[in-house]
Amino acid sequence: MRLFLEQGFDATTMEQIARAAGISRRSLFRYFSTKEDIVLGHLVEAGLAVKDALEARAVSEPPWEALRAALEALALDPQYSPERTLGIAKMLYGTPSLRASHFEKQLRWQELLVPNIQLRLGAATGDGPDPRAQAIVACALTCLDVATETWTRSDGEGDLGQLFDQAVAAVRG
Amino acid sequence: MRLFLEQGFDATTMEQIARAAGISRRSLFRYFSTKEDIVLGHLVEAGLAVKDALEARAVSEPPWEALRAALEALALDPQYSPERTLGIAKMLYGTPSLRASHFEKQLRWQELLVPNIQLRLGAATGDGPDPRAQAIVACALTCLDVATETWTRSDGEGDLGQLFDQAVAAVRG
DNA sequence: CCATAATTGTCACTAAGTGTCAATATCGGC
DNA sequence: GCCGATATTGACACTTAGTGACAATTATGG
Repeated sequence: MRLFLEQGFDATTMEQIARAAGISRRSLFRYFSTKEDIVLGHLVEAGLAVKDALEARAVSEPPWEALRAALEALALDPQYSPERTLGIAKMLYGTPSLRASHFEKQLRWQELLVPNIQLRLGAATGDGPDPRAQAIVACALTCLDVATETWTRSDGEGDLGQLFDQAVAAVRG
Repeated sequence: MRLFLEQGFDATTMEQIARAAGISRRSLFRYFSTKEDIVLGHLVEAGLAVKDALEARAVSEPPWEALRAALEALALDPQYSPERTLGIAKMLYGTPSLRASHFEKQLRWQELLVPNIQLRLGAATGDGPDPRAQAIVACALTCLDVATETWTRSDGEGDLGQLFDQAVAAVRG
């Protein structure tokens, strides 16, 4: 991550990363199957945290309220300092290949969250996922993405939760 | 496209495509800067059609209604037969790298459509895009994506416009 | 201490994408 | 039709991501 932030994502080679980590290039590829995974790998775990938070909410709670509450789980991950988070976010939104992988991660979050939303809608679980649940989860994550991008563009000004609420209000208002 | 549909996206090399097109590999890269562009390139033009359709609607019309009407512009593009469209869609949703690029295309559509939605919200145009307009456009395109994926998974059964309406209803209901 | 299994490194390879420069085609003026 | 300027194309070499195969090294357990 240090090399990425210093030199940019594309300008940093796997060779350099391997050298900095004191391992061979081949071993690096065993830990991270793609370069994008080095940046985005930890986001899969974050998705699991959101899933757990969502499943901890009462099933009687409406989908949007439950999702809003579950996404708060992201805020209390103190893994990175604010300026580091901002640097990573700027790289993420400024690097096409990373942005694309970021969407892929979003898809995996979607798969994790859809079953629970489906429960809240009282839908039958057979015959593939319910499009309504998919639409709700996908749009909630889209709102989170819009909020995060706005937050990033303004250099970390404002509250992310509030930006998310504004996005949701615009969509559902 | 024929080679992609016959062999799959990843299994088809730029060398093969160049040979089939009767040009050199280097020239192929001049027409399409990435392999994904060969599949998704034409979608940028489709975005322009949606933009034009959106701008043709009265500005007094609410955002969601205008977007719903503008997206109809996609349906009347008779460029591809239904089964060909289905084949392409299946490849798109089944190939990770294509799926990612597809999202990138969605971002470009977003940029095209946001200014008009911003007008409808009566927002000031200065100081970057309005997050509310971004959220609305992004979620509309997300609903279109969910609808398209559902349509693809069911082998082209059902009406895409209807699936879109159902997705929107679930989100805004 | 040794046999076995897991991890790592080395080497070779495919394929995407880029830079350079010469060859070839295209086009406007005469 | 001819010619000089201008795009377009091809050939070649190169970097880098990612993969496969196999040897070397390092735990691990009895």
